[in-house]
Amino acid sequence: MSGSPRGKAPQMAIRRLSMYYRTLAALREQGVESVSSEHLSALTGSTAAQVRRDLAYFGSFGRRGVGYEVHSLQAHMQDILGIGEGWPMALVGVGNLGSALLAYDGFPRQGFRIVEAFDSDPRRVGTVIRDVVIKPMDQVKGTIQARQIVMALLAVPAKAAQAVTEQLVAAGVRCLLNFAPVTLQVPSHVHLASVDLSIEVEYLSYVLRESVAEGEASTGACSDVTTVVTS
Amino acid sequence: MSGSPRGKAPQMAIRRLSMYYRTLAALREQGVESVSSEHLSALTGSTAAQVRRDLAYFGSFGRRGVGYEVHSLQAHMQDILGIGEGWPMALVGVGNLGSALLAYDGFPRQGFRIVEAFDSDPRRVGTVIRDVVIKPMDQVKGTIQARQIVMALLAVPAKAAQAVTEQLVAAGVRCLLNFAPVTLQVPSHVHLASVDLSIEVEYLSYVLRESVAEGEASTGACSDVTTVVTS
DNA sequence: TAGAGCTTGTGATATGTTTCACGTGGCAAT
DNA sequence: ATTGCCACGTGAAACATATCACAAGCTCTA
Repeated sequence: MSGSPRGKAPQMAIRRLSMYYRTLAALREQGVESVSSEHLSALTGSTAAQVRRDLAYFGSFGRRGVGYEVHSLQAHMQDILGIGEGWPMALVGVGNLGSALLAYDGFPRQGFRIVEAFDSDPRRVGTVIRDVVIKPMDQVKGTIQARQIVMALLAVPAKAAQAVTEQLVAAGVRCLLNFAPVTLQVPSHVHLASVDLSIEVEYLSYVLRESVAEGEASTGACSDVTTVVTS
Repeated sequence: MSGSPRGKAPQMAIRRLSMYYRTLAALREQGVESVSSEHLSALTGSTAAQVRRDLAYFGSFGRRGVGYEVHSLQAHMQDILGIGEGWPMALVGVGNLGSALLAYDGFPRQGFRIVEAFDSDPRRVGTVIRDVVIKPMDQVKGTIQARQIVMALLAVPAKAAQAVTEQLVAAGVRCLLNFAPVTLQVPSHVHLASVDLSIEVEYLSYVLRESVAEGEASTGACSDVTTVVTS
């Protein structure tokens, strides 16, 4: 359905596609019908050449001399990223962070929905948040298999993360977004992405210290973002 | 104080240092006194050569034929990353996510503490979470300047993010960890890192779809990392 | 139809990062 | 001492990614 992956796209390119997608959605709301790579790059903090190259990994969606049609490009991004498949997700760990994830409206807006939640704390089991009933851990496998869930969010304490991961993998989960500050071991057919707050803060701490140390009035070099994963 | 940055370290290397740091802390708790690059790489999902190279950007901390002394290496990582400076942080936006951040015990454990919190909702102003009193937005500038806060966490809705960013920058903040799904514009002397849940989930959605499409029983290829940037 | 002006898509190039492979220094045992 | 083994530190090679620069294609105007 999508374009022809001339080469394989760099991991980073994929993430930029997400940004393009979101930006296109915003442009559409504003009634903008056409964008150039120049324009899109300005809105996403990239460069025009980078935008064109990123898109070129998947096909050619623009018209020379004209630019890109916002609606159609957005549709292509959606198709490439697999948004709209409406992947149902499971959440494990409904503490402070887990609750925030349940309430996060960015997921449903992008077509992802947390449809099951699990927690080991008996006091939380049975409560309902955003129409989701929190189930006990012993129902993880049965529920995930029954509903054919393949994506899961892991918001449990670091100590429990590896064990829960194994439960999820055994239940058939193929993608895992981990929020615990640990390095998880997963079989090679399982995809893992991690959001690690400590790493982000420590990174900022590093660049701060560096910029304070070298040249008080530092000139250029700044800004970044990140995420790490494993195999 | 630290070693001699032979070259400048890749952004990703810095993040791996955070992982090494955390892993070393765990090893120390277990009473382990010495590690090899091989061992450390296994624990962090890296490679031995990568570990050695990452460390080499900052100095030489091991002994040939022996390995690294856990305690001393951890101390060096702490020094390099600037942990222990005890940077006080400000939080803006105390909704679901903001509350979770306030309660997140990974920060204090790594020497970072949220000492001020702000919200625009009058119903939240004045309430106390984890010993932090939530203040109204009009006190952002005064408080941050008075306490000389240079790091801030941004957990406000996407629509408000850019405006709040400008307030924070005007107040003297030098580092910003953004959780809103938008591309922020910041002056070049301000460092920016972003945690973007949509991007992570969409990335997983992409690799999932890709692995399902091509070769049902995919062989290798998994795992990744990421980073985005702005100017 | 021809020409000017714009923006894409893409070879070629430059830059950056990871991996390899080995010299160096260090420990232990004979 | 000398030998054998080990693991670090690092130049050089391989690989990956980003940038440059321009030909190709589109639109509009005369």
